[in-house]
Formats: sequence, structure tokens, C-alpha cells
Amino acid sequence: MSNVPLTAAERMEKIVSLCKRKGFIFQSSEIYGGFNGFWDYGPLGAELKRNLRERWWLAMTRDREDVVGLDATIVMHPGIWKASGHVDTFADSMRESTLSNKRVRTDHVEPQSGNVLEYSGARTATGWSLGKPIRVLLRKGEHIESLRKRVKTLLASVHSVSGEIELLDEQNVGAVENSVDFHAEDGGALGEARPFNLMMRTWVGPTATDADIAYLRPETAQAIFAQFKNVLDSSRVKVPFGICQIGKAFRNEVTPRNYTFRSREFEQMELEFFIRPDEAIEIIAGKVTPWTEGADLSTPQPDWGWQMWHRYWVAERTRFYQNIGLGDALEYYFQPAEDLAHYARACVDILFQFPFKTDELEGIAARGAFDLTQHQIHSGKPQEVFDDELKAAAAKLSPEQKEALLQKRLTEEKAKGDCGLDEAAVRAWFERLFAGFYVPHVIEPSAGLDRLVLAILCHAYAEESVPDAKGNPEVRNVLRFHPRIAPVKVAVLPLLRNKPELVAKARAVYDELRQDLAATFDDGGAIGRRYRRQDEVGTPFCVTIDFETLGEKGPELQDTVTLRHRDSMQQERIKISELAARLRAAVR
RNA sequence: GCGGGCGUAGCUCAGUGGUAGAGCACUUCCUUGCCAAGGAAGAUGUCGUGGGUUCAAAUCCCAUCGCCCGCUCCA
Repeated sequence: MSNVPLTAAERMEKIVSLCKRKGFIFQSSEIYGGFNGFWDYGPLGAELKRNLRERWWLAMTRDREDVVGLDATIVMHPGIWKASGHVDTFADSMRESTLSNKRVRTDHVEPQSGNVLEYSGARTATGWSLGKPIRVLLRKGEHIESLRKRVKTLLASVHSVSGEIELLDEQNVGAVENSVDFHAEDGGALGEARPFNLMMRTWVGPTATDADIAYLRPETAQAIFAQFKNVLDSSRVKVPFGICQIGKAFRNEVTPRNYTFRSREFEQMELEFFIRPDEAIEIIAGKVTPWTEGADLSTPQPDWGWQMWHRYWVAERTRFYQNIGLGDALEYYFQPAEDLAHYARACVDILFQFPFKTDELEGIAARGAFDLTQHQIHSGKPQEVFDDELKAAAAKLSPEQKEALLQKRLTEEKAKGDCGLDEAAVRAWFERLFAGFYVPHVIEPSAGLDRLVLAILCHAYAEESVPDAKGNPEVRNVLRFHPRIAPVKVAVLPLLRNKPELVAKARAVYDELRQDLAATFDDGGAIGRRYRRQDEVGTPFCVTIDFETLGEKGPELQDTVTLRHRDSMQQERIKISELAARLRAAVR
């Protein structure tokens, strides 16, 4: 058996088609023409997604002692999004170059100086023409021929025209100094500023005035920060510990693309794992273990600072993906320091090679104390924890040791330039720290559930070339889901439909198995066809009831069935009494 | 938002102004038999949506929605 070669585009098309045909994923609101950026899960997709969600939740909560769950609302106090920075960063005003249609943020336009040229239009000898006038900036020192060539090249690529482009009625309309009306790269005049609001708005309360505006959350994480104190005070947890949440989030993506990959409504699985600041670790443990290549990340240690915790969570999350059969398909991207957002200290992306491109499944960020500090400032409610171990350890430090810690931090803050804390702020922070108080730092593994479903489908999809009954090669479609996450675990099949005693026996086996396994019953068509039907939706096991099951070939085969394996297509004979335990073990 | 391509049965697609099609899938029945191909019968469409041109539109024109590709955006 070998895999049929497919191009990336063919592969993706087949996956999309299979998902619709078999009830994994449907377009939202399809009977009304669809709705861009929204997708529904059909019967099998809902099961698959539920299995993945359940695995993540159990890996976080049941399998660990140091993480608890939360289930918060989608609509929250608008102040949360002010504090988190989303109201500002998600509502950019954008302008477009009229020449290239390239967008630029209004507040990022670089002032330009030079002469403004205007053309009434452009055309080619082959019949293409541009009706609208073109304004473009001839920068100081730029040769006019170089500008003409650049404009022609841009027009050719933007409008997909070939052949020589002729620019019409060139006019010099005057000089400008430090103008913010031209695109920095292509020199094209910028159009009107338009707001790009990436947060979805709604109104809470029946009056729907501006004062009632609220937002559908653009991420689930902020609810965790907003409820941090309540969880801390009610759950007998102490730092280091985590709070996890699974739920819907909403963004007005500029371009929803690539099937379900970038949707406007999507589901996130997020953990905020709260840790002590490195200074607290140093006081308590005497040192902070730096991360080194090959470090032992299996068991958290008291002297771990944020770096080790960050790497630990990368390893933990990798283990999760291995357990659902994606381990061999991941790539990692360590964001270079200069690309990090101002509040992040490190970020690792876990990527999957989708047929359309390799892109992010999960981001694991070390975010320092940024979020809780923001909420402390905006809400006016302290978000500090009290750490008695820290207080006791700090009490044993000499004034010189304390000053040394402080000076070290001061040097770090100075290195940050304008965004660093001043000396008074650092002294105040250490005073609280020595008394046992601090705002915890956080490691944030944030995964997209819909992206995971898509990755699982893409990874599982295979077309094999297998010989048919006559030995001719034939294509077999199969979804090679790990049995743990397969939407249906076992199909029960009577060999023939028109023999009531076979059907009755098969029904009895089905009724027993479905008590604790996702099972299905199929008596339609030839047996081989039914096997292939189950392969196509990724059912790992088929159980076939035949006349031997009924005892026709003697008592030793009575109450045995054929157990057929999806990937190898091998069959074995097994007693009905052993079936449930055997299958349960395989899907655990 | 810009440019290009596309939208016909559940799926894949043919159909360039004159009666809406094929293959697969599906439904029912027959078959003592294990890897999609046996036999018989059957159901399936506002040709994405709205408007226009025409005696006549799946076909031509306009608008709109959706999908794909590129640009753009992406805490």
C-alpha cells in the first residue's frame, strides 16, 4: 500500500470536500449564501472537536494538581479591554495607497518630501486601461525615469496586466514638505483614513446607545486575569499555579482565509500559569536556574525562573500533541527578541504544516506581570499575592544582599530606556517583595481548537493505492485519526442485511459496545464497501458478525466476531466477551 | 479593501441564447458471505442570489453573497 501523490491544493480541496460530504464541517448559514469567516461542525466534526477539547481539559485539570478551570462569559465589562490594550491596538485607522492598494496604519505614515506628479490614467496597446487619475510622489533625488518605471511595474502587478504600460498626461502639480499623504515605499497617494476595528461590537441593554457598547471577547485569557483574585481566594491554590479556560472568541479578521484556519468566531484553549518573579525565586532558592539546551524539564523545581517554566510548558504542550498523534508533524518558531511585543519576554509558536502553509497552532508566551498589573492599575484593585515562604526567606537577607538584588534590577530597567521603571518605582516594588507581596508573572500557552481540528484532519487524511479483489490498484481514502480522538471508535456490521438472525446478533453487540464507546451500526451494501465507508471517516475498528458468530461452524467459533483494523486492514477473530475491554484499552 | 479565477444534483464536473445532463453517492428489493466495480427499480435541481437585455438566459450585462489564489491585516 502506498500513498497517492497529491499537490497541496488538490489535497486541501479533497479534505474540504470530504469534510462537507461526511459531515465534519459545513459553511455557516449556507442556505442563505454563506457567511464569510464562520463555520459549523456537523455530526462527526462535533464529536472530533469535543474529543480534542476534552483531551486538553483533562490534560490541564484532572492530570495535574496545579491547574484549575474557569468558564467565563463572552461579553465582559468594556474596561477589561481598555486595560488589556485591545481597545487601542484593535482599532487601527488605516489608509491605502491608491497606486498599489497597500495598507498602512494612519499613525505609522512616514512624512515624505518631494514633487507630486499626476497622471490622468494609464493604458496598454492591448486594450487595458486605468480610468482613475494617479498621484505619486517623486522623492528628492529620485530620477523621473525610475519613478515612471516603478509606477508601471506596480500597475502591471496590481492589475495583472502584461505588455507595455503607457502613463497618460504627466503633470507636475507642485512640491510638498513632510507630507503624510503618500505611501513610504511606493510613493502612491494615500486614500481616506478608514477605521479597522478588529473587536466585535455589541450593545448591552435595550437602549443601544454609545454608552452601552460592549465587545465580544477577542481572546479568552483576559477573563482569567479579571477573575484571578476570586480563583486565588476560593480554590486553595498558591503560586505557582494555573487557571485554564476553553471558550469562544471573536475577531473581525480583515481577511478570513484558508478554510477554518482564520475564522471570525473561533474557540480557544488557554492557560495562564502564574509564577513567582525571578527576584522572589532568588530570595527563596538562593539562585535562579538558567535554561540551557537539554535541561531536564520533566519535573518543576523550586529554583525555576520564568525561562525554565516557559520551556517546561513548551515541552508539556508538545507531549499533548504527541498523545493525539500530531507529534511528528510539528515545527517550532522561537520569536527573536526584537519581534516580541513590549509586554512579552519570550514567545514560542508551535506550527503545523497545513497544505496551504505552515502556520501557528499554539503560541506559548512568557508575559511577565503585564496583564495583572494593567488590571491592577485600571480596576484600582490590588492583584498581588502574599507569599509567606518569600516573606520568611526575605527576612533572613542582610541589607547588603537586599540592596544588591535591587541594584541588579535597576541596571536591567535602565537598559530598557524609556519603558523601564525609575528608581523610586523599583524601590517601592522591592519593599513589597521583601514583605512577601508581588504581582505574579505568567506563562501563557494559548491554542486554537478549530485550528487543531483542521490540523488533525489534514494530518489524518490519506489516499492509499491498494489492490482490489482482482489485484488491480485502487484508491482507498482513509482518515488515520489516533483512536483516542476518532469521532467514532467502532462500527458494528452484520455481514448480510437480509438475515434477521445476523442483524439481531449485530444489534445486540452494538447495544453493548455503545454503552461506553462512540459506536455506529451499518448494514447497508456490500461488506467491503462498508469497511471503506468507515475508513473514510476514520473509524479505527470494525466488528463484523457472521454465521460463525451464530455457531454454524461449531461451538468453538460461536460468539466470536471479526475485528478489523483500519490502518492495516488486518482482521482477527475475537470473543464478544473480550471486545469491550479490548476496544476501551485501545482508545484510552 | 484591491486584482485574478470560480459558483450547475449530496460530491466531482460537462453544458457559449432554444426541452437540465454524466459519473459516483443515495433509497428499495434480490445475493451464505470479508475490502468500494453483481442484478432490478427509484428519488434528486429556485443552474449562488437579485435585477436587466431578449420571443427565449445556466449561457449576455449589472449588482450582490460566498469560495479559491495573490496583495493587505494578523496582541
